[in-house]
Amino acid sequence: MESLNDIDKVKKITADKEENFSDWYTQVLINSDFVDYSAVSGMMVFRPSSYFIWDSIKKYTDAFFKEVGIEDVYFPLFIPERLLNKEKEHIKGFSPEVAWVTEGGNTKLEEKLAVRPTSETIMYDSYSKWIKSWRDLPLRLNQWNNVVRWEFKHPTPFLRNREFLWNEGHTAFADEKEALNERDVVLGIYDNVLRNYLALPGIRGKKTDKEKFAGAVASYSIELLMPDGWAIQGPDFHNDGQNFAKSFDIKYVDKSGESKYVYQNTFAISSRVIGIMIATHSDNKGLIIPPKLAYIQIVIIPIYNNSNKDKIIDYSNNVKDRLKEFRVLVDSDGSYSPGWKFNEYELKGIPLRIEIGNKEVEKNTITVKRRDNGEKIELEINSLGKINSIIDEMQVDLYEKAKKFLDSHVTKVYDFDEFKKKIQNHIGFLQAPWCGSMECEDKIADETKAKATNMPFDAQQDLKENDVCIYCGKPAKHIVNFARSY
RNA sequence: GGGGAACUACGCUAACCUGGCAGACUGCUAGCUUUGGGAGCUAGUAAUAGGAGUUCAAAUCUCCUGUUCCCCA
Repeated sequence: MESLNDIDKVKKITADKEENFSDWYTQVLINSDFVDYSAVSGMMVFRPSSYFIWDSIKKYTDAFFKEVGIEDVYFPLFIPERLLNKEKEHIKGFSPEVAWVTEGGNTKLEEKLAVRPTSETIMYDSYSKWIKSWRDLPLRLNQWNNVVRWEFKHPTPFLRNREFLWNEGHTAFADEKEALNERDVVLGIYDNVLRNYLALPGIRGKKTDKEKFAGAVASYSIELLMPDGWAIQGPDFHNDGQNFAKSFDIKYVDKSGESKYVYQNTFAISSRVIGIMIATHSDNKGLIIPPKLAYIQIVIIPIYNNSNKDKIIDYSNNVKDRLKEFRVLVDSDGSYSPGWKFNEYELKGIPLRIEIGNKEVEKNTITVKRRDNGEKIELEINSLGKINSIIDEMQVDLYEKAKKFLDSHVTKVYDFDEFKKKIQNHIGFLQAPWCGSMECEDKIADETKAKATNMPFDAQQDLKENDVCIYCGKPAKHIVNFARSY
């Protein structure tokens, strides 16, 4: 057993993921050099290994956007107060957390400027100038940027930050149906990125009116599950109808010469998903990063002494040269022991470790160790191609494991007492029939602290004719997922 | 909005009650010896959140400011 002194000596994770999730989460992010706190409270630093992941998410998502015809633009960081105030619901939703610029140099500004909490208002001011005719539609624009929302609750890296990175897609259509069709396309793109790159399963569905975006007609989301059993909202899609079009006067003349308002959507995926990914996959030894998103995918650790040093390092470099398609690091630094390196790279979440010592050189092999399950695999030097399938398997295994966890934490409940009991233990998603009234939703939240996360698309077919609302007993209209929520 | 606690080197911490040389561990730099699961020795480096007061003397006592955390609404 290690003594307390040993713990102090080395950078490692001392909190247990199961017992003390929030301490564990912070330790795992900071000690692995993944992110750091900054001089500004509630705003963190993305270090190379975490920024690489954001950059990748951006790259893959953006490629899908381009494929379906969404173009990138960039709008200003500041929004004049009068624009932000134009849509009533919107300003009501955001005003408590807007950061304001009131001075330029030593001069007080005539009109204060909001640091964008989201860009609808400044973008739609331009849209109203750009959209004149049916020929200008659809207009499908997106920007990758940062936004500031001045949260007052305890900030948590990625999950609750005063500044975060995201995409904001803002599209305008002539036809309502055409606008609605975009929903499944965009949610499909987000789902693909979450599933195939971050190895995260989610639940797609419609938000309740209470939880929908400020200014939207309807909101949709992919809800994810944290390891502590709390739900967290992932990427979302909002159907804005003509709300913003009317406030910002975005009109076009159709083929018959009639002037009409456009139909709009907005959608986003944010850097929050990185936090969910880390929390989901990582363990008490440190980070576990899905191989496709790892900054360094493979670390080679030569194990040598004075007599065989050159031979083993040459062999290691040779292996690296043969693994050109991967991001590989050879750590031949002589001042740290192999054991130290093993622990260090496990903490940093490098997906595969290759050990090369006398044994391997003599037999013309390498020893591969998987970060996620600790499996050791001996490979002939001439069959390095198998690394490909090991990496692919690890990527899939991480998803499957997370999917199993999610599936085992969705419980159908038809009785409110049972509901209350289950939510006490942070059981995950409780799926229940609901009458559709905000009153019941409020009362459920008051009594259990569980929010309606969304109404899963694929659960609606389970609604039976005689199902009744879990709270009031009136006929049920939807199946809703309730959960304690971040 | 109300109440409470804390702040010493990158980090973790000692000395604080009872005022008197700021001491470890980790890190970092250099050298030598090591290297199959967090190596050892030697030398070096770096700190009392900011300001004011009391005092011969303040990390220590008092006040102000700042920051962080916790609890309640």
